[in-house]
Order: sequence, then structure tokens, then C-alpha cells
Amino acid sequence: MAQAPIDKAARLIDVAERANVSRATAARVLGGYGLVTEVTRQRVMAAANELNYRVNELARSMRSGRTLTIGVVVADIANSFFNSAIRAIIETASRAGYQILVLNTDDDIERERNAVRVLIEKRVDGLIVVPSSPDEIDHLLVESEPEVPVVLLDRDVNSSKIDFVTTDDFEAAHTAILQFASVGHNRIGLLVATANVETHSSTMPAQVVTTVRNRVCGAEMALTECGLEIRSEWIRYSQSNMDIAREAAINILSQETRPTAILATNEEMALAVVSAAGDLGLTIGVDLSIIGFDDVPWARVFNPPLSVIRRPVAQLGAMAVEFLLKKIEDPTVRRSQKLPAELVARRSVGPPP
Amino acid sequence: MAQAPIDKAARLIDVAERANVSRATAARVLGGYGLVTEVTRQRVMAAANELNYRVNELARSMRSGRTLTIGVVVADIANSFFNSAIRAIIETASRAGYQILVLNTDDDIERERNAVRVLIEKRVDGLIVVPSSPDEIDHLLVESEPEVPVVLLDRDVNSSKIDFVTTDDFEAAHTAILQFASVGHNRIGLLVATANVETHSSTMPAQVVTTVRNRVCGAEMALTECGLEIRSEWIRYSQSNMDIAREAAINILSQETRPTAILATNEEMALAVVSAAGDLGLTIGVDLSIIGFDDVPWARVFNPPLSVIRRPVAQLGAMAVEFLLKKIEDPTVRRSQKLPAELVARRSVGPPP
DNA sequence: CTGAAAGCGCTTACAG
DNA sequence: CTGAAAGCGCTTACAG
Repeated sequence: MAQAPIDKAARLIDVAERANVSRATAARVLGGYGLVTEVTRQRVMAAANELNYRVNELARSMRSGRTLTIGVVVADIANSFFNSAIRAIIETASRAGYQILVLNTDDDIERERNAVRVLIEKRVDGLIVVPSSPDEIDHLLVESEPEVPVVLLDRDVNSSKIDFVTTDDFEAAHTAILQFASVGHNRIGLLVATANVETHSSTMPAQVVTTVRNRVCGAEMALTECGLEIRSEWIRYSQSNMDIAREAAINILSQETRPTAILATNEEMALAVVSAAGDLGLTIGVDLSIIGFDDVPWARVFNPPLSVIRRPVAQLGAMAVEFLLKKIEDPTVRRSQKLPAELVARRSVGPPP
Repeated sequence: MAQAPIDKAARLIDVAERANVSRATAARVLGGYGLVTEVTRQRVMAAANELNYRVNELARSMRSGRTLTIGVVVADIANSFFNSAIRAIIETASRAGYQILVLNTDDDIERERNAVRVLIEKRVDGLIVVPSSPDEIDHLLVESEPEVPVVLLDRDVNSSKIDFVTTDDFEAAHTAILQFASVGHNRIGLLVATANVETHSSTMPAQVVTTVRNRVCGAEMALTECGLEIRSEWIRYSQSNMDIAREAAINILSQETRPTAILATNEEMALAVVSAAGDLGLTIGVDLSIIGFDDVPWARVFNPPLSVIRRPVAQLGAMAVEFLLKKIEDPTVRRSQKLPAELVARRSVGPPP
């Protein structure tokens, strides 16, 4: 029999009174801790059901000091890499009884600071952050801000004080370039997704995120090892926006001597290169070889199927949560991990024309 | 000068004592309400800064009865439509000072019930839900569960008691079929993404979500209007999984008389049809015409570019938040909206072979 | 303009 | 096994 909806939500004390026990006893039954006889347990449960009792987690958190909530601060939740990671975060956390509060920064350091502050005020038990800068990290260091554990996701910072879960981006880019070189390419370009650049440029912006820096370093190292040229006209740093990136790609491909292969460092960059190639009448895998980052669903359906670097995205997200939960239990625990990526060879890489 | 990190987080009373005022006065300054002289205001602010004071939102919420948090219950956060919607939700909410707690259901009604319960226990101020069933909605009705306002996103339910923000899916599918018919197609297939089906089938499962039902009805209405056959062999309901959907698509396309055009009702279905066409050696836009749902980034880069139904996804998300905020202020407010979608004609539709 | 007191709804020792 | 009391950190009337 449903209560009239006008009634206020039942509180612990209402349940206790109806069951003729004290609040402490009712709390023990409902919270599932401490000792109670089976009879009183039943009585309390019955009362709770009749009143449609819902515990007030706010009050519980206030007393217990834990909110069972994790804050996630991410650059762009609509980006395919991050949203797959967040899916894994939500699943892993929920299995441990934690919920997720997600904030978006668009890689703006002010929004990131603000997000961290808000989450601390909401008393999250821990924080997973995709840092937008490798240097501006005061808000993440326990000395000045978080009394809560933090694990970095996808990107590292210039401090050994914060734990992280990242991919080996250096190695990934290195592998991709070697793949190009192994089939004979010697003019290789790079289209690099970068946050803090207005449109696109051929020089690396300052304060670039570690992911970007490591990929570029890995690529350049491989080029050097193969004795290949590193031509700045073949490198563009672009905002992660398809229209701007396509401009950048057309730019690269319109040089007198243009690269015969391009490494594109995320979904948008890969799409931009494909699109630019189309505009210029270049056939992918024949006139132009491409390797992209992240094994997005369309990659294997494209014609030709796109070779990509596959990052272990679900694992990255799950691991970030696991590390964080460990730190929540014991704040002195330190644990970081750099996971390997894998080259998925498909048909967008062929010998140079 | 930073405090030693061993110190406990400062509380309101610490600030008040350091500023030589009462807690009430400190609260007035920090909370930005009530009256205080400029001098005391400054004194309190200074004390708060020196102690690096962060308000405890838990305590504030408990007293004020508002958490400034909205719960979002969604089928799959990694799906491109939902994650774009969530991005808009996060942005719109954060502009109003609200944060978002996201839970994932994978269209499982038990997980949905559980999600709603958890969010109510966490005392969210409102709920945005993508319902996984049009009928099992007790947990969403104020009579039995939420004392919190609810707005449905993307899908409606069989009850006029819950507000919603949806797309006009009937009209969208209707338009797509007319487009096929207008260039001469008379054998038209449907690949329909559906949650509660194990693999794929040619009959509509029971309790299908309104989005699915409306699209199928719209398509069938258009077929009827054009005097075209509705052949059940040309219709498959499939789980939203590329491998299963591709099987279904191959199934449709392997009939003796196969359709010359297919409407695919989400990103995965579209990809599946493209992939199946590739396997069967059919050229898209020539041997087989395709219209997909949702203008995902790869659609216009494909060769040929894919014609799609574009839903106003950012607007859907933003509007859901706006409606919800209105209901939070005044629970008696009722407001729902069905937004139009738009056909983006590209080159995946040509005359039948 | 400022303060003393009560209270939001729980859980946590402490007694018995 | 159960209960009375204190307290988590705020805000809200109510006085003055």
C-alpha cells in the first residue's frame, strides 16, 4: 500500500519509531553492521519497507567521512578516447560501490582548477584527472590543495609526486614510424592534436601535454634512427577540430615535395588526413599512407581499413580507478603504470608511390 | 605561506575564531548572503585564505536541502549520441552551478532502478533519465519513488506523467524513406538498433523503446504512402553491436531479391551496413543506398560521404537540463519537447541499380 | 550588523 | 544484543 505522496520522505527515526527500536538499532539493521537479533532485524526491515525508507547518504557521508564518490576531471567527454575511458571508470567504480562526478575542462587550466575545487568541496573520496598542463599542477599537489588522493589519467606531469596511468606514447609513435620506414617511406609527416594552440602551427607550443610531447619525441627518434629527415614543413600541431586539422593536413600535403606517409595522433587528425587526401585526389594506401591513433569503430570499416595505434583504453580507465581505490584505503600507497599500445596493421599503409 | 599538510582541513569555526567573529557571521561572508560590514568581510576572507578554507558542501547541502547535483542515468555513455548529449548536459548544468553524477545502465532495467535509487539516496536535486523500457517506470513516478523532479532524455514512456525531451523520430524515419523513394527505390530495408534482443531478429521485440518504435512506424508509414512493400525479410532488429549488426546486414543483403536501400538507425548500424556492403562487393550509392542516424564525424569523410538524419543532440541535452532546473525551482512545472531532426543529404543515396 | 542556539539525518563510541 | 548521547559542519530563524 503506497503512502500518499504528500508525506515527507521517511527518516531513520521514523523507521525506528515504527519498529519500536532506537535509532542506533535501526541504523545497525539498515546499514548492515553491528549485531541485532533476527526478530528485530525483520521488524526494522518491515518498517523501512512500509515507509519506503531511503537512507540519506548526505548525512551518512557527513558522519562517516566518506562519500563513495569519485571526481573525474577530463578534457573532453565527447572525445572517443575519453568517453571509452569514462565508461570503464564508471563500470569499475560502480562495482566497488562508488559513483562518478564528471566535469569537463576543454583543456582550460582555469576550468581545471575550478573543477578540482568544486569536487573537493563536494568531498569526493578521490580524484581522477586528465591534466591540461604538465607544469601548472599546484591544485593537484597535496601541499596546496587536495587532501584527497589523485590519479592522473592518460597524461603525466612534471612532478613525481602524483600517480598516473598512461600509455607508452613514445614507443607507440616510434613503432608507427618504423612501420612506415619498413615499407620504404622516407618522407614522413606528423599531424599532432594539441590543446593550447589557436589554429595550427609547425612549431611545438610551449607547455605541451606529455602525451603530445612523447609521441613527437618517439616519432623523431625513429626518424633519426632510420636516417630520415625531420622536416618542419611536414609537421603540424593542430587544435583537435576537424576543419582546422584538415586545413593543416592540406597544408602539409601541398608542399612541392610532400610526405608519402602521415602519422595522425587522434581520431580527428586521422579523419582530417583522410578528408584532405580525398580533396587532393590522393588514394590512401597508394598515394598516401596513414596511421592513426585509437582504434575507433569506423577505422576497420573505412576503405581502405585504417591502420591504427590501439591504446588499452578500457584498461587505462579501470586501472586508474583501482589505483585510486587503493590510495583511498591507504593514502601512503604510491602506484603508477605506463601501459603498452599496439599497432593494428590494416591497409592504409602501403609502399610509397 | 602554506600550512603544513598535516593540519586537518579548516572548518567554518576555525575561520570564525581566527577572524574573531561568530560562525554565523563567517558563514554569511563565505556564503555570500545576509549583511556584513566591509571590515568584517575582509577579516573573514583573510582568515579563510590563510587557512585555505574550503566549504564542506555536504554539510551545506544537509542544512540547505540542495546538493547542486543532477543525476544522469544513461544507456551507454560511450555511444556517440549519448556522449554528445552528456557533454551538453555537463556544460549547461555547470553554467548554472550544478554538477553531474553519471550512471550507466546498458539498457538493463534492474541497473536503471538501482541507479535511480542510488541517486535519490545521494539526494540529487533532479534526474535526467534515458529510460530503458517504456512500461517499467514505477521507479520514475513520484507516487512510488522519486521525490525529485525527472526529465526523460531521447526516449518517451507510456505515461503522460513524466516530462521528456525527444526527437521526432517518426518524422525523421518517414523523411528518410521518402528520400529513398524519391530517387526510385522500391525495395527498402531497415536495420534497427534495439536493446532487448539477444542477437538479431526480424520481428519487433516486445517493450521496445519509443525511439525504436517511432522510427519503425515512421518508416512503415512512408512505405505505405508510397505504395511500397514492407517485407519482413528486409527488416532486422539488432543489438547495438557492430559484429552482430553486420551479420544482420549480410542477412538482409543475401536474399534472392535484396533491398536496394537501407535505413540504419544508429552509428553502429550504419557502420555495419557499410561493412556488409564491402564484404558483398556492393558499391555504396550505386549498388546500395544508405541513410544513417546521427551525424557522426566520420560520416562526411567516408567515401562516398554518408547521408544521415541529424538529431539536435546538443540542444536535446541542454534543454533537458533547462527543463529540469525549472522543475527544481517549481516542482509543479510541466514541460516536454519533441525536436525536429534534419536529413543531411550526401552521396550514399543514388538511384537504384 | 552580529551572535547564541537549534537542527539537517545519520553513525559512533560508550554503557548497560 | 540494545539504547542514550554526542557530534559531523554547516545554515536558519530568532534576538538583540
